[in-house]
Amino acid sequence: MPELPEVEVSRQGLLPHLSGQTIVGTVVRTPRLRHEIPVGLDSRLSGLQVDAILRRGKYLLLDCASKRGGGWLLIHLGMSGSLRLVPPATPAQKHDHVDLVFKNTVMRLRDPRRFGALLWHEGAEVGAHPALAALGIEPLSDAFSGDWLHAATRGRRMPVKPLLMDSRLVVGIGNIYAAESLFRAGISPLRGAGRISLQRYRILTGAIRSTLEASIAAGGSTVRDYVHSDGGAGCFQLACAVYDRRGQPCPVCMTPIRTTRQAGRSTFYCPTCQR
DNA sequence: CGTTACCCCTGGAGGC
DNA sequence: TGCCTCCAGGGGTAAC
Repeated sequence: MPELPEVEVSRQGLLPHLSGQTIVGTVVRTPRLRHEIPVGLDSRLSGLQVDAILRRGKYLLLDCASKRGGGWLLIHLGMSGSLRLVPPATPAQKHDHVDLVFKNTVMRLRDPRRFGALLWHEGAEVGAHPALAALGIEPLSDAFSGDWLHAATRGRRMPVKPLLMDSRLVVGIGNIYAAESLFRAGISPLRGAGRISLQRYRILTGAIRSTLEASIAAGGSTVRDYVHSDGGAGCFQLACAVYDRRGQPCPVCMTPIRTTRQAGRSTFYCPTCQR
């Protein structure tokens, strides 16, 4: 999936095509995603206009709230989801589960593993939706600083890497960007989060920000099946220093990249550069 | 409370 | 070629 940069790139790709457009229909071929898509979604959405597209963590938020009976469409891409814009009446392929139909284009959700979600929130207050209510800080916001993260991790014994991936603390950082950011900051993923200094957290938050921003600027990484919202492959793959590079030389010191498992996820790091 | 384990699902890679 | 096992960018819930 789609970590934060891929979702943000999808948002930026969709926005100019969908902003101000009216939904003329919805096709649900597979209602059983992570959450069952409710029957009757089509009649609820038809006639509504997409006024804006926002992002909160890894959720895309389509603002369709301006008319009576309106609300917000929340889309999560899970591990394997992608959105693309296709011409009307384009035949659906395998795993194309949902279409949002507009006059001149169709927004198509494809998700082989079906860990993604499409949720509807009636009314204007999208922040009240249960999926969003408990989410943590945005890593690209001004408030996300070394001082903030240092304070938020006092007393936490959990290793820093799985804690960075906890969306209740900070959103959008998945397995790849956690690994790459910790490498750039020279911090071991195994280190207890409560035992990292303020100085090092300042470096880490800067590394997270620059890694995410570089990936967004480059159009999102394309590690496996990420597809741009216009249907083309992402134009740039973030050159990973450690992720998925087990046994290969660290780009800085040539030490073989080591791998382990944390909280059920693969972790990659340089045992020399990261302490 | 904090933390880990498991599960949801399909497909690709690699071993035999 | 086929069959098997393992692994994958997320996240929610149950259990320790």
